[in-house]
Amino acid sequence: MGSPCVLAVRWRVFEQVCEHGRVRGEATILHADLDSFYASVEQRDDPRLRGRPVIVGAGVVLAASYEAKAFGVRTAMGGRQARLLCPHAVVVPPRMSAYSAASKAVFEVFRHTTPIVEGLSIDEAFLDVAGLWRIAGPPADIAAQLRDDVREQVGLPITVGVARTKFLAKVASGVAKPDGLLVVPPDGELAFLHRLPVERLWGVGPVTACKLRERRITTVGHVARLGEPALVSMLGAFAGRHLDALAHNRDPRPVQVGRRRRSMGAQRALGRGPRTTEELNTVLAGLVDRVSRRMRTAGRAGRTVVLRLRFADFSRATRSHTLTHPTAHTPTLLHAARELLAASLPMIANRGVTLVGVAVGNLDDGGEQLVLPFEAHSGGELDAALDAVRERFGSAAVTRGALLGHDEGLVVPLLPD
DNA sequence: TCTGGGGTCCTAGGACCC
DNA sequence: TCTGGGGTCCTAGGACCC
Repeated sequence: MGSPCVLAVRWRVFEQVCEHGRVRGEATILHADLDSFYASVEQRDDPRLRGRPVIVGAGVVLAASYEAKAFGVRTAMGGRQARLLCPHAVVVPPRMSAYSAASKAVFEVFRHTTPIVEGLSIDEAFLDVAGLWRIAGPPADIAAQLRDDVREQVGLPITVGVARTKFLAKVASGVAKPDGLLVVPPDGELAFLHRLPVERLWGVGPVTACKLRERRITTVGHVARLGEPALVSMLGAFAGRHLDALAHNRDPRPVQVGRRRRSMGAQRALGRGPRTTEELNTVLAGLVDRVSRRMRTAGRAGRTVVLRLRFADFSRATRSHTLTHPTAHTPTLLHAARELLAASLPMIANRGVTLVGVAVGNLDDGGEQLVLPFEAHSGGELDAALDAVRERFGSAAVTRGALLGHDEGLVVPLLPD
């Protein structure tokens, strides 16, 4: 272990070497993506499932093994259709805690490979290995080693794409799936990219793909030849410029360490049939409880409460309210959510609510907090405790309104002034 | 074949302030 | 009395991703 000072200097050098790698324009960004993640974990943990089509999730397909995908089963597909396509598939219920643990183990391997890791979701991440050439060899070797390490240490197959930009690395891993490795050399970028279908472009979903295909634009090469002005007039300023840049592999975004979540939410599908206001309020309470617990566990507090509704015709509505102070206090959040629901009742009438969701956004940046290990049972006790905190920490911002509920007591945000 | 649960980012209008 | 441009924040909706 070195002193913080020595570590800081090492970090500076590391960053400079990374910068050097980028300046030379080499393919040094890895996109690592676990294959059919949930299904692979199930096959790892139950040998009887190996080599067989596996579907995780009964109502809707959360993940399908490649054996199941061969029959046309796809993520987010209805369970009934999936079983029609692949009657002999093994359907297992999701085990979220097992996936979460597997994800943690894989990210450990990532961070052992390079300190510059940007997680995208539970099963994929970008890694920047520009600074590792002298220690670990060329990026292609590092990527191959990473795949071996994940296979040996966690027991899961993973695909890695390597390129000069984040976007292209992600495209490469998508093309290399499953259980593959693909390096796109800088001088082969456009040849590789331009023959791919437009759907491969990041940000092109069903709506945009439809708009493009209507105009006979089916490949990335077509998009590149179209030019920015035409794309902008077709798709709007941002989307048009975005697509034009990606089609030419212009993507300057660096791999970012330590990105924080900006919102947390929970939702529940209700199925069909009428729901009384009372039932909706009960569901709401469960959702707020879940979200606020997760927020407290993560040490986060938020200001904007969002109520999400979905109706029988699949249309959606959101209503939001922004509080004056960030909080993770269940009753405070629930009160706001209930008010939003009450205000939405006229809109809901006769539309058949099929989903209720709650999200808390505007999450604070995790400013300094103090957890008081006690619970005040009366307003007087609370005020006495606050006085003690003000005296000790001299924080004028400590008010009753700024308090956050916490399982172990009260959280006092120590805001500057 | 009627579609889960968790997120991100962009747009656009209106309020409000300087 | 009438007027501008710029900036931030809030709200609602939409597209997209895994």
